[in-house]
Amino acid sequence: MSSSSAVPAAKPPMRDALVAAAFRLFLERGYEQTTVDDIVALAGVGRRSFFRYFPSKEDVVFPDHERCLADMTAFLAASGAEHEPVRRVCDAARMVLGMYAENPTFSVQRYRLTRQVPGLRAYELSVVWRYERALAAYLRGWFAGQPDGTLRADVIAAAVVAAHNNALRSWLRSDGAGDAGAAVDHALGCVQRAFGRPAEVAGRAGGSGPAPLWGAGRADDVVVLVSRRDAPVWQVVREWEAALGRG
Amino acid sequence: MSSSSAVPAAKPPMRDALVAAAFRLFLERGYEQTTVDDIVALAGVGRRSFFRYFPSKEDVVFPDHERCLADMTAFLAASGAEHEPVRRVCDAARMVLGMYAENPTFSVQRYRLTRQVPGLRAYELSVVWRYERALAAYLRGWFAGQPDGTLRADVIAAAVVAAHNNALRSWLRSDGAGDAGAAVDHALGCVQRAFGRPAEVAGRAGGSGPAPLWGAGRADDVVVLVSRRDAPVWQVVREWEAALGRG
DNA sequence: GCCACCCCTGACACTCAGTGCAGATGTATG
DNA sequence: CATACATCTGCACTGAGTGTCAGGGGTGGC
Repeated sequence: MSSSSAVPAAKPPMRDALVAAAFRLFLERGYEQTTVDDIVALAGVGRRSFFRYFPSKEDVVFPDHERCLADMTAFLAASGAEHEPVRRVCDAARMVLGMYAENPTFSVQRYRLTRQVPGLRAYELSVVWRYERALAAYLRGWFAGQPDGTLRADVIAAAVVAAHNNALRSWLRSDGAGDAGAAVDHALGCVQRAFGRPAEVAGRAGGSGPAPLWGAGRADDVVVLVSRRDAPVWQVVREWEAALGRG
Repeated sequence: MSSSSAVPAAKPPMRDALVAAAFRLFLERGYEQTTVDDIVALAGVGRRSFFRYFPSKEDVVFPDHERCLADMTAFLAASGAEHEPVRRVCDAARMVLGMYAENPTFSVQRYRLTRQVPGLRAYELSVVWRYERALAAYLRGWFAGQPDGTLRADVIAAAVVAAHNNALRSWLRSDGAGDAGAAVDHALGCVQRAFGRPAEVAGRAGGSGPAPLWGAGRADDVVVLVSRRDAPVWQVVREWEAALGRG
């Protein structure tokens, strides 16, 4: 089972040779100054073969994002009802980080390229967008039915992606020094606290309250009580006790 | 002062003619089936003139985003210290919506195009990304110095854009029926409540609380109380009264 | 009225990304 | 050895985008 079988993930060496040749040229003379002909000449293959493995010149810069996206989608699809959804999408984001952290030097080189080539930046945006849509689709399924469910799903997905990217980029900017995982954990932790499990809200004392607060979160043994400022104290106490289940 | 002066915004009619010709062809035979030569032939101008007014074929689909982005940036730059930052970026997002709402039919047509043409979707993403970066840059300046300031800025900017897009897209999907402004107001209101002014948190009764919650918000006459589950009622009441300023 | 000047426009030629097609090569199976 | 199949290569073609230059229609000075 060395290289045969029907496994579609069996990497042909040509693909890797093209990636290597491409990056070598991109780094020494820039992305836009390198033509596809240059790449295939260095790799010693025909021009047509390049487009067999990469649908466009940009794709060679992100050789394994397609697989990573598929992995993430599978991860979300395999989620059961026992998983807390916000935590789950944060874990999915951590998976993506793992792909970057696998080979830091490659990720840093690519980061520098995408920073200075507008076309690559646009391409990366479309990749990130697909990740974000996958997260949002998962959350939409979870929040389906509840008011503003799709809105909430979209916002949380965007926040998770933004937090992930914030930590990832600062790690990449530091040339891959430090612990990327810890940075992303911290960033995602903030988002999780902000959006995590729909508040164990104690209810709203004093009549009709404001629109529901997404952010009113619960962190283990902490209870959040939302109330109108002019509510009488006895009503607040009653709501408080009700929230604890002793009412 | 009909058409002379040094005003750079004096629109040449040729630009509008190109947009009109382009959309006419895009709608009747599709974006990818229309070449730039087709457009200039219909508009009766030379091919080179197209690229004088639009740097790429995609740009003709978003003829006024550049101006809108400049307007939004100016709006943020003109913000003083008296503006609450999250509200300010939400208002900036409302400005963008205004541009879409100006001519609904055009916006709906463009939406249908971008939905089904991957290249246009990617282009729109890069446009949206620039809006998001402008919002984030403004917030970063505001949160500069405080812990996780850039993270918070990035997350809020992403959330605002996601909420805006959620409402905008559902409006566009309904062919421009209904009140777009109200929908965006509602969506942005949710984000504002979630991230707005750092909670008038009543304090944390019963010892050290959880990590700070971004989301613990305040909405006018509403007070949020965070407390440990095992705090005695008398302590909760004391914190509550202290928060109201009567303690 | 005439000329110099300048900006806008159009036409041609060119590079390069991406695609379709036909043929060459290599390999496993009968 | 012959056949079927997959992979690779070369070639020709479309279309986007750019550099360059010549012509044309205004404007200001003489």
